Amino acid sequence: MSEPKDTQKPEFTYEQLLFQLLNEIGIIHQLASTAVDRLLPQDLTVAQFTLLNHCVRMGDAKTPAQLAEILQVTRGTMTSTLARLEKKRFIRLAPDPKDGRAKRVFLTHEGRAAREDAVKAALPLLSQANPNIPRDMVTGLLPDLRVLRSWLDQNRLARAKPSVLERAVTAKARPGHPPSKG
Amino acid sequence: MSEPKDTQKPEFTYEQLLFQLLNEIGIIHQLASTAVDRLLPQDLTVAQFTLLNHCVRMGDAKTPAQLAEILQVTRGTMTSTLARLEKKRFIRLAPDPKDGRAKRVFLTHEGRAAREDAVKAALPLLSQANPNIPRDMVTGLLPDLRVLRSWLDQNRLARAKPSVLERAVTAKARPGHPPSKG
DNA sequence: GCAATATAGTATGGCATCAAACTAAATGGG
DNA sequence: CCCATTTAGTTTGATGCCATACTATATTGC
Repeated sequence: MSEPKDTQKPEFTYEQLLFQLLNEIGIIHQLASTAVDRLLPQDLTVAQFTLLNHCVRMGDAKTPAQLAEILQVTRGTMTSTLARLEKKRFIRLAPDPKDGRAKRVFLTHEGRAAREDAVKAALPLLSQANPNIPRDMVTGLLPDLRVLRSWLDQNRLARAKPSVLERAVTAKARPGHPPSKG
Repeated sequence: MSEPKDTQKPEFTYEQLLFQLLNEIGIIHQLASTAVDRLLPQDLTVAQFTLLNHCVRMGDAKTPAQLAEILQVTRGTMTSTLARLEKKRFIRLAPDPKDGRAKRVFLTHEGRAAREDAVKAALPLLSQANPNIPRDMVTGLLPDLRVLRSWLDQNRLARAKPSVLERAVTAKARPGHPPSKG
């Protein structure tokens, strides 16, 4: 006891700490999404709910590519999720009148209702976290996590080096994540 | 612009904030694991690396059930990951001499080497975060995230697991009184 | 010792996810 | 106008993950 607070040797390298952080985040995501999945009504998954929720709150009529960008998944993933939602009649896919390649995603009434039900089903879990996860803790975490997310978002190209040279030769567009915004 | 930092107006409910937090965490996990997956040598995935890494750092000879518990995945998932690692000769599965049901997981030399290579390959990405994600931010985030993880861990909706309490209620129904006894 | 139960591990089926390869439509430089 | 390139979306194949149902072995209570 009575040791100075944290003036001694680092004990962990920066990389080790960051690794621990990402590890913790991975497990939290794992636990949280499994928990929510169990609460969600019937055959609505977290991914599907997330999409419906976005459309309700931020407006629909977006293209699949835009939604993929916003929700940070590949277009292939978005194709799959949209197909499942359409099969349940929670969304409707219409061709874009201006762009023959594109589609537009519209919520249906059933989609809105399903999202409402899902919110009602999931809210108790979130409320239950109070006061163990105090509001101050949440508001304290959010800004830094957004910084981290933003950094990862901007630095995600580190793939097996397409490298300027190779790119110049093949000039192949990489599907999936386009360099997101800025 | 001239607005004070956190004036009292709630603006978001507690549940909304927590939802935002989990959302942020999900996307960070998504971005980070995809980035690491790209850097990892060969056909070593994050899940596989995580297992090898644990064995190197915390010792091997554990059972699949213990590893599943530690890494927070189901046993089915662990069976799958272990099978892939065994196929690559990165681990060896031996029967537990004391318990005929159980197995023990051992690292091979190739497994250690693969983990070493993976660390070497992934470290640069972590280091690269350095000034942007300062060490203080990481050390600041970790304790609260551990609290959150711990809470989620303890408050799993016990659908899959009977949970001590539920078991105590149902299982105490007179063992030795089979209903079909007639 | 035996029957009931608990635990270890596996098998199956489904969803989410990515990467890579592909088709179709728009765009832009000659 | 034409061809090369870019962009939108899909498909395929692989991995991770869960839930559920199953087998085999241990443990426990009479």
